[in-house]
Amino acid sequence: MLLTTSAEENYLKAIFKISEKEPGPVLTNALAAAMGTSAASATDMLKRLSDKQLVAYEKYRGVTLTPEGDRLATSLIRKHRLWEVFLVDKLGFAWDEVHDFAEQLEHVQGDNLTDRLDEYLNHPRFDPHGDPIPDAQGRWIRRPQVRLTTLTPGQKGIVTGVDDHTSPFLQYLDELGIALGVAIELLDRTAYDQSSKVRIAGKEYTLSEKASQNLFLRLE
Amino acid sequence: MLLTTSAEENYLKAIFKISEKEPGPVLTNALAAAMGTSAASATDMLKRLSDKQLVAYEKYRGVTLTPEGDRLATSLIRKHRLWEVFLVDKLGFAWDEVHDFAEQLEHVQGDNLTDRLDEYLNHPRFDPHGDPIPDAQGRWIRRPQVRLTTLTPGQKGIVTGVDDHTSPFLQYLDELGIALGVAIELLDRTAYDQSSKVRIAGKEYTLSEKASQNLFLRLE
DNA sequence: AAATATTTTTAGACTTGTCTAAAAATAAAT
DNA sequence: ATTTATTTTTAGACAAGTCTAAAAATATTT
Ligand SMILES: [Mn+2]
Ligand SMILES: [Mn+2]
Ligand SMILES: [Mn+2]
Ligand SMILES: [Mn+2]
Repeated sequence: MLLTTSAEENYLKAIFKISEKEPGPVLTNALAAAMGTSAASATDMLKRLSDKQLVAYEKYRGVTLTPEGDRLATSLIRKHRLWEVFLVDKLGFAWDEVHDFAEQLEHVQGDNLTDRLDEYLNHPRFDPHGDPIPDAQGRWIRRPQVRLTTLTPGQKGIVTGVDDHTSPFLQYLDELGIALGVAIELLDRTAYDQSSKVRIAGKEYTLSEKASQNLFLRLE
Repeated sequence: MLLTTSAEENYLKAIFKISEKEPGPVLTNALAAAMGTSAASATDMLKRLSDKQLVAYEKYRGVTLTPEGDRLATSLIRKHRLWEVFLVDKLGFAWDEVHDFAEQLEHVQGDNLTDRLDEYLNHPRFDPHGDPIPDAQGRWIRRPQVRLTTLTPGQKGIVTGVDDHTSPFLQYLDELGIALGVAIELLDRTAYDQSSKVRIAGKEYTLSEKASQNLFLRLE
């Protein structure tokens, strides 16, 4: 059992998340951008993570997670999302308030804490933003979901997640009455700016292309 | 609102706890011993804390908390003990398992987390070890309690706390059926080694002076 | 293929928090 | 009042994690 610092863990998570979106090795600049650090700092950290066998790193060629690095990153995401469920379901925080707490709580170390928390929360399978929570063995649930921008007028869907987790977007959704599980019907797409005319609970709204892009739906 | 590192917070807590036991300024060596660091490291940290106005530090003369330092230390103890209640009451950990988790959780920063946790736990006034939890305004509850070593044969008391929070002691108490709220009667004190003959739930046991010293009781 | 642009790494520096060893200040003992 | 012992501080070093600026490697254009 090797021990990792919070900084190392955050880099591992970032590598995992970039790998999810784009295939192939993660490049130094992409990692630095995701971490909000300089490319030089990312290079330093990649050497450290490579020494610890958590990543396979080749100079100038990018980095991938080793099985152990993947396991650790998955565990961090599990912890992050379980704590978010706790903060929303038990402490009554709104879905836009919990991310910064979870960023800290995911680094709490010690035997059994995660599994006890999971048990206490009744093994939730999705977090407050609709993201899947890997189980104790690191297994993921993948749901078929599409962006609102891919619907054709007349199609309906149920909100299953968001791609933008920032407060301004989540609060904007709150104002529109959009939450996980809410039904949305695409009425029309404006040719000029690709904005979406939608019906939510009987009322009509217009969502920008940017907002539509960040909404995931399960088709009805 | 100044921001503090975990290391700074741990030193503040240590200064607070030493001040509780012994009056007057806290000396460098005592602080270093409590923190498990060298005296040189303690001196370095005292300079940092002094720069941040969290302590009043005079070279060679020792250190005391400023009002702001006292407020911060109290808040840390509040957070530590509330998390311990959560871990025992909600997650089902034993009282000897929660300290290391709480040492990490007490450093989680952010608005309202502590008060929401306090609310969720129904404003507990004591932690799983019988220690008082300061309220949101930093007010303490002080209970009259005495060590088992101060009782005279024939006296009875209810266990209200422990002075040793380590696993070996707490697990030893578990084996004897000693927990918070349990009634203990002192039957006799052995002159030779000051051990205590006691009755707990009808059964008789012998407790060493060391163990007796670490048990707090409210007299019946 | 050579020149140019981009990406990545290296070099050197800074902060936090720690250490050991030596120096200085204070306290205790003769 | 000196000497001796103890406590505390300073000096110098190190690791983690960050930065900026310069050098090197790779990719793209011409
Ligand atoms: Mn989050
Ligand atoms: Mn989330
Ligand atoms: Mn504790
Ligand atoms: Mn406690």
